Amino acid sequence: MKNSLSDTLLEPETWPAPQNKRQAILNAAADIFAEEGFAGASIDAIAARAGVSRQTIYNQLGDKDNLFKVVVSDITDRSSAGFFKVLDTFPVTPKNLEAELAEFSANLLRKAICDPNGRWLRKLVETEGDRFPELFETWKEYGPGKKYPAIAARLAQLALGGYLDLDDPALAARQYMALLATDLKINQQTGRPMPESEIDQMAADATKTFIRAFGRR
Amino acid sequence: MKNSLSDTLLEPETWPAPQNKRQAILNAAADIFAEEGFAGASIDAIAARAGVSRQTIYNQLGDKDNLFKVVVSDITDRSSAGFFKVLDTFPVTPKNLEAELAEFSANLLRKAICDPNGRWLRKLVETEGDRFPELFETWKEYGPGKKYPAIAARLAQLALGGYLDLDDPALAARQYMALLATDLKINQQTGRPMPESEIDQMAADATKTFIRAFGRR
DNA sequence: GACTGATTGGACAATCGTGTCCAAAATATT
DNA sequence: AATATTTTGGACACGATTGTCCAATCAGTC
Repeated sequence: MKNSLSDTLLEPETWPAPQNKRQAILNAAADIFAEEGFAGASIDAIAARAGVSRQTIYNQLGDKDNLFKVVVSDITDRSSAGFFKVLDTFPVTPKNLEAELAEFSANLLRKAICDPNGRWLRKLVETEGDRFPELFETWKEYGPGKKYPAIAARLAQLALGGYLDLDDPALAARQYMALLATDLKINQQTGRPMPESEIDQMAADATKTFIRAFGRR
Repeated sequence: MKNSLSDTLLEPETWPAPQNKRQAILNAAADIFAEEGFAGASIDAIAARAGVSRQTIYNQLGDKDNLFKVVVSDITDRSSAGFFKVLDTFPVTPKNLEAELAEFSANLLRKAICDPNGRWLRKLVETEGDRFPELFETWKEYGPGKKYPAIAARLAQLALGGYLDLDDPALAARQYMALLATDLKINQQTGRPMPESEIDQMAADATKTFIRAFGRR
């Protein structure tokens, strides 16, 4: 059963949810789609993991294409919300820039990049990008389209505050995210979760290099 | 038909190859597997694109699992060879560090990262990593396992030569590659090729930041 | 307790994919 | 030219999957 989306998607609310079978389906579908790809994911497998009759899926969500679209849009929302929640903790007027930026980075990694939502979403988009072009566009709009500018704005604030020395905040934002993800792709291509200590290490390494490059001298 | 692996895999040798039908099959299979994933790729589609009878595939390469394994190992070899060929041009004693490193970076991007081989390979490994664990291991061994140390060694040489100021060459190598790939994931998730000018720009941006962080002051 | 709506499980046709078999055709070898 | 080898295309059995239909069951509501 490995690590499943359901673990993190389901708040400890009412469970098994009375009318929330729909959500259970979406969670299960996200798992299976991410593991097997669109073609490889069978409705039966999804139904089984959701603990639901196959017919219920067709009742609530229509055919496979539609199910997939709803799943992606569902996760997109969640993932976006998580990102901006963490973003609120960005250290705009830090006492200790490197330490506070590293802690923020670790949170960002934990809650918005490493977390199953974001991971599955990226994988799905990458895998099925050309099967559902509109979906790909939507994702780009809500993913890179909103997240990078938001990070860039925070970095620009730091530059204005005299903490950083930036020519191009937008580029710096992209490079900052790239540095954060340095060891992500390699280590965690598969679905395994990452140990906390490694996440902290990654955040520290990325932050150190970023500040070496862009810190006020 | 978009951009296909076959475009770059086929040397302008003898074509249509007399006995090299095997290679045509591998090329076509790489395309289809990358586009559709393992489950979604049908032998018929591969046969059609290769311009070959389905039976011939079974004759030469056995069943679907084996075909997939051979394809990945084939591309792994090619991609690895390309990488090390470019690596030979690494500027170990540069007159102008930033300029020469940027040019090397652009070549690396062009010939070993953006190129269809490397791209499809990464996508396949990412998508089907847990379906073929042994393959995943092989890839890790020949991919990150050999490439990062090789880069790290070159960077360490630059440090010894007084060009750079490095604590941890291995980490620097990973971060250097991450910076290089900054705009890659976003822009080029789908199979589209990248314009030359953008590649140069990416290489220049990455190199500039890398040297800001690790250049001798 | 009776009613309404969702859920279930099973059966179903239709489609598609795999992997095999084989005889005819094309290709290479001698 | 004769022979050996590969390729072809079509047919086939088998299993898996999709999407639909429906009667029986269940869960809440009045």
